[in-house]
Formats: sequence, C-alpha cells, structure tokens
Amino acid sequence: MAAASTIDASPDSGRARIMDEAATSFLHHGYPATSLRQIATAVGMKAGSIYYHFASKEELLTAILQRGISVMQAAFDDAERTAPTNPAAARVEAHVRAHLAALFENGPYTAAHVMTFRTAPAAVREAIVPVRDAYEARWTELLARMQSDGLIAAGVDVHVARLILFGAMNSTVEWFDPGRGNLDRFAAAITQQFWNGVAA
Amino acid sequence: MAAASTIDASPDSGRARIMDEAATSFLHHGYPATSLRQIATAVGMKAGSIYYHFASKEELLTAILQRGISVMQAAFDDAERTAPTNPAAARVEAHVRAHLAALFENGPYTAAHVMTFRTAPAAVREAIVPVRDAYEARWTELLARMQSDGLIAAGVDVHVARLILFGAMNSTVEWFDPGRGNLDRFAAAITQQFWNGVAA
DNA sequence: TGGACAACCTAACGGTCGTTAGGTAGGTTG
DNA sequence: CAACCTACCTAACGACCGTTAGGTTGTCCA
Repeated sequence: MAAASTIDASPDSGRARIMDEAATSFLHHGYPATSLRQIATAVGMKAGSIYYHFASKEELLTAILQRGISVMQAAFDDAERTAPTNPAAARVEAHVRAHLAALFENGPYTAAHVMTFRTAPAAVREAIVPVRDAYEARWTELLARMQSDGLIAAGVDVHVARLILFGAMNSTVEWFDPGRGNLDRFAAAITQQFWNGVAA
Repeated sequence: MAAASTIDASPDSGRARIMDEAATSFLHHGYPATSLRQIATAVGMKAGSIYYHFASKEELLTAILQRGISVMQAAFDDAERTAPTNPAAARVEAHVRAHLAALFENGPYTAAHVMTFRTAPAAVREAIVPVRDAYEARWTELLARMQSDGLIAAGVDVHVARLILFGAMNSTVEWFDPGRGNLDRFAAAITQQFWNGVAA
C-alpha cells in the first residue's frame, strides 16, 4: 500500500473530474452562479457525493485557486530554466509566454483563479493570499533586478509596472481565443508593448 | 406637470438609492452573490419594493451596466474637449485620466460594469454589447488615427493595443485605492508605460 | 373633501441552494 | 469467507432566493 490515505488522485479520478468541471464553470459563470448539483451532474454524480471529496463548496474553490497558482509557479520555473538572459526583452517575453501558457494551455485552473479570486469569500481569499503574494513577488523581483541592472528606466515604479502588466495579461482571458490567435505572437505583442510602448 | 410618467429620478430618490447600493454590491461581491433583500435592507426598504422601480433583478443590472457606459462616454467626451492635440502622449494621457475618473471618481457604475459584464446573464450582455462596442470603437479610432498620422509605430495592431490598454486600466479596480494614490500621477504612469514602455 | 397616484409594505409562492445522515455496491485484504 | 474500505447514492433538512398579488400610507390636485 502506498500511504495511510488511499484516496484516488489519478487524473481521471472522481476528485479530478470534479475539479476540472468546477474550474471550467467557475471560469465561465463565476463561483456563486455555479451550483454543486450542476457540477455533479456534469461528471455523472449526485450532489451529495461531492462531499466525499471536499468538505464544502468553499474548500473546492480553495483547492482550485491553489492549483491555479501552482500552474503559474510551474510555468515561471519553466521560464527561468529555458529563458535567455539577454537581451532583457527576450527574458521578459519568455516569462510572459509562460504566464499566458498557464492561462490558456494548462487547464482552466489559472484562468479560473484570475477570474474568481477577487470576489471569492473572504475566508477563501485569506487562505490563498500568501501563496499568491509569493508568485507576484517573483515577478517583482525579476523586474527589480532588471532595474538595478540598468535595463529598466530608473523612473519606473516596478511594483506598479508589474501590476499594470498583470492587468494586461490576466484580462486577456476575457477576449483572447487561443484557437484563433497564435500565443507566441501574442506574447511577443504584449512584451513589445510593455517594453517599448506603442509610440513610433 | 412634467411628463406622463411622474416617477422620481432625483439623485436621492428610491430608484437612485437602489442603483447606488446595487452597483456598489455588484462591484464588491458580484451580481449573483448580491440578493435583492440585501440591497433593499441597505436602502431601508423591503425586497418587494424594488419591483416598483425595476421589473426584475436582471433589469436592475442592465440599468447599472448601461449607466456605467454612460459615465465612460461622458468622460471620453470631456477628454475630447479639454485634451491638447499635441503631443500625442498628452492626448492619450487625458483620455486615460478620463477613463480612470470614470472608474474611481464618478460613482460605482463604471467599476461595477467592468467587474460584472463578463459573467452577466446572456440576455443582459446582449442588450449591453452594442453600446459597449460603441465606446470601444471610439478608442480604437483614436489610436488608428494616431497611427495613420505616424505617431504610433506601423507594426502595432491598434485593435490589440487597445485591448491590452483596457486590460491594464480596468484591472486597476482590483487594487488601486484612489484615497491613497494620486490619480493624476497614476494616469501618467499608465500612459508612460503604454506609450514608451519600461525599458531604459 | 375626495379621488388619484406615487411609493412603499405584507405575506406568501415555488424553487433552488449547500449540506448531512444514513445507506449500498464492489473491490481488496487478512 | 468475512471484515473493511472506497466511492458513491438516497432522501431530506432548513435557509434563502427572485418574484407576485394585494394592501397601506401620504401627498397633491380638482
């Protein structure tokens, strides 16, 4: 036997299917507008069965938000390994590409996080905020180091710059269709606008 | 008498107080998480009384979204009158400042619109989308004209550039506190980042 | 003075919600 | 074979939801 707890965590287990379905519905319709009965029906269960896997609807949301962050963190790790150090714009672009991959290519969790976090119940938000801060801090440090290396203009507040960049990236869930547009080109466009602006 | 319909539309009428309270709550907790009973209690009424002013909860939301657009449109008009034509960055900054004013200084309607629109019921969204498109078109035209005047780089897709800028501006609702930060300076920072980027 | 009307309130309707207590089928294990 | 555990189901609970039919109050006008 593997462990004291023998709950199934394989990709198509009941728990995983509940999370997939819930994340997708939270993303499209929001957390309060999604009922446990809808989720259960979509995965071929009855509502009460969800409580075998999650103690409450809020805990289900917490698990999804947490996983959304994990996907982002993994994407950031990946970019740190593979991104070129120079030029700086290329390094930023790799991280932008990674963040967009988390939003559009690695399941609905990151996108659901971005759309749901702000109006989540206070108890859930407070549980998530530390791990969320940790991810944002990595970005801020990335930019701060570039500024101290003279690659970002001295007058820029990197804290605000990151918030603006995040706003630009995260809001793309509302309109960008990865089936239509090319994500590489799109990441390049966002980075170009962030790094050099639109002026002629 | 003024008209056939004598409903009170003065700023502190029942209808206006309902809309103010509803917009504020929609902004902070979302549309489905806000009950008519909460709204009614907050303005000193009972739930049923709301139906004297609005035919349904969806119609209340529609009215709020509509007004959110109106505030934006008025801000855009205002910027068009007062903004300098040159330099181009100053013109853009005036419009950014106006959009932020709509979000932070002219009541909760525009902010509520931005936060609620995406997950609004389909019927509501379809009713709002034309007037919303009209506002966005004004921005796209503003940028397109600047590009054809050679003020924005030829390689830029102004449609995408506008979406990115909107994402940056609208997402500030989630974190910017107009009580702490200065809105003029903030508008300048966003414009600077949009126009010239952060690179040294 | 009396009727009309705006602006509410009362009380309830059917429906859905999250949640829970108590089952049960089927595989695994001693 | 029996005990056990995982992964569900059944059926219901109380609470809350949007909505409505039918009052009630106060003000204004003729």
